[in-house]
Amino acid sequence: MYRKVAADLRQAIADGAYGSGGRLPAEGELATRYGVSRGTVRQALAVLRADGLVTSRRGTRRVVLGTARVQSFGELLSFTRWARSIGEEPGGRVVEIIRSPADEVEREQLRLEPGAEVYRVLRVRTLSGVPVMVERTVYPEHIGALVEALDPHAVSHTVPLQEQGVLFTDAHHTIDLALADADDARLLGCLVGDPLLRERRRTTDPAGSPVEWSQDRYLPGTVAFTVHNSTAVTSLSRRTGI
Amino acid sequence: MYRKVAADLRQAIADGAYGSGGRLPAEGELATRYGVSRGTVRQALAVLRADGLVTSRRGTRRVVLGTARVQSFGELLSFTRWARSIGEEPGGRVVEIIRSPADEVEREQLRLEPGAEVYRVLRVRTLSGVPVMVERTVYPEHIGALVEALDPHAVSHTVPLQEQGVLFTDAHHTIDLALADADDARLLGCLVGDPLLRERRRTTDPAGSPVEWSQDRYLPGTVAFTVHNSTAVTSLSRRTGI
DNA sequence: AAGTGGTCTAGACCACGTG
DNA sequence: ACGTGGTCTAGACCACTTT
Repeated sequence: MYRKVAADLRQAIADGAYGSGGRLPAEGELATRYGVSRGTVRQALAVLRADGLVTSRRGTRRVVLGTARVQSFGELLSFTRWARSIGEEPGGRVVEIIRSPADEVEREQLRLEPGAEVYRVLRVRTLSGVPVMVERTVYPEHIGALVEALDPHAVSHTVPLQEQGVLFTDAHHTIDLALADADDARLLGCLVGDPLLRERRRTTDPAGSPVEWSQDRYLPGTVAFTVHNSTAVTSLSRRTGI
Repeated sequence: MYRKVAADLRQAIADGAYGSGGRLPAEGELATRYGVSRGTVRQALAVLRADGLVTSRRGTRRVVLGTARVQSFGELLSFTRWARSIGEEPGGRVVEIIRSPADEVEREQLRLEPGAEVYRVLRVRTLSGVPVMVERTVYPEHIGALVEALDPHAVSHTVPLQEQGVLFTDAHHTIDLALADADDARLLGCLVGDPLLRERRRTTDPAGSPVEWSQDRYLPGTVAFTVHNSTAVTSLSRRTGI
């Protein structure tokens, strides 16, 4: 129900029904209009708030901030879903898969016992055939085995993994800058030492168990990361270097 | 009340009372324990969820993901508050303030009428005296006038602005990579063309009016940006190019 | 003084995961 | 079958902004 209200309001905002900087109807009025309780309306508005579409402050009606299209969790996580959502044709090729004992960092990130083995996957990702990103993902053994069985030219890995019961629900990202190494340069067609935008990501399942630890390196100009935050919700933070 | 419950749970998690990967008590039990209703407990848990501290899924108890320290909105927005929160000594120096008519991009970002004037502030920021970031901020005329009146060596600009009634409540950030220009190189002590981590930010007040449009360029290795997202909450997104 | 969002309550039913 | 979190309701009081 609240999803329906949220979707409806989102559409109305996108259509400019309230204008940019305009004011939304009061919660009570929306409740009457949609035939739901005020609590449900508030739940819907919380979604829009988190997406940075509206402000909210005691004493005044909510104000429309913009119509920013926000990506779903899946689009953020999966290069494939993201590419399709922006109308690009994604591609991918597995360059290398190695199985070997986890080092200390990997054991900590994937919460593994000493002696545990991991799969390291090196993969190049393309948009319309042009290489834009190099992906280095480390999987725990039981998930890596599933990845190894996939077609090396499979466009998506996350989709078949989800179908096989590997759930991705929470991710923590770190964004900074890295310099291209020999592999990056060869796969992306740049020079060794060229700057790349780096995203490191640790993804967990609903039980809190890590399912992947990945490092993606993008050619400059192909992507930017955007974040919305407010006095109410903050999920981005700035950290001292690594 | 829900803030108190959230703070208490956050502390308990930080103390390892439930362990990493451990399970939280049921909502009903927490409600009884704190003498509040279940709704209030859920509000507290929503805060922890948004901070990436716990998962939540129908059918099972919440699971502890980690003890990640999340920054407040103020710390994210303000270099000064951020630096202090990590035990560094922030500094800053205004290099240049120019008042002139807004160009098209600035008019759009700050939602100004044609012919409106803006203040452009170029400022270098330091940690323990070492330059780490160059900040280029554009203010609408009425706010820029306040900034111009500040001490050029003032450590913080946001604090005095807040005290003068300029409220920062929502911010939209874009993170990518930029190459150092002559100003950057001179102020940061790097070479022209060296890669820098760039954050562009548009901040608005509770009424939705833009109060600043800023571009910050960090020396690599001094900062990284981190984000948490989940199937429930997404505020980060990936965009193409500029 | 009136209107608005922020918070809290007490209760209900449901969808889902686990035993 | 049971316990859990997800959703919804109806009502209440308060803090804040605007008129």
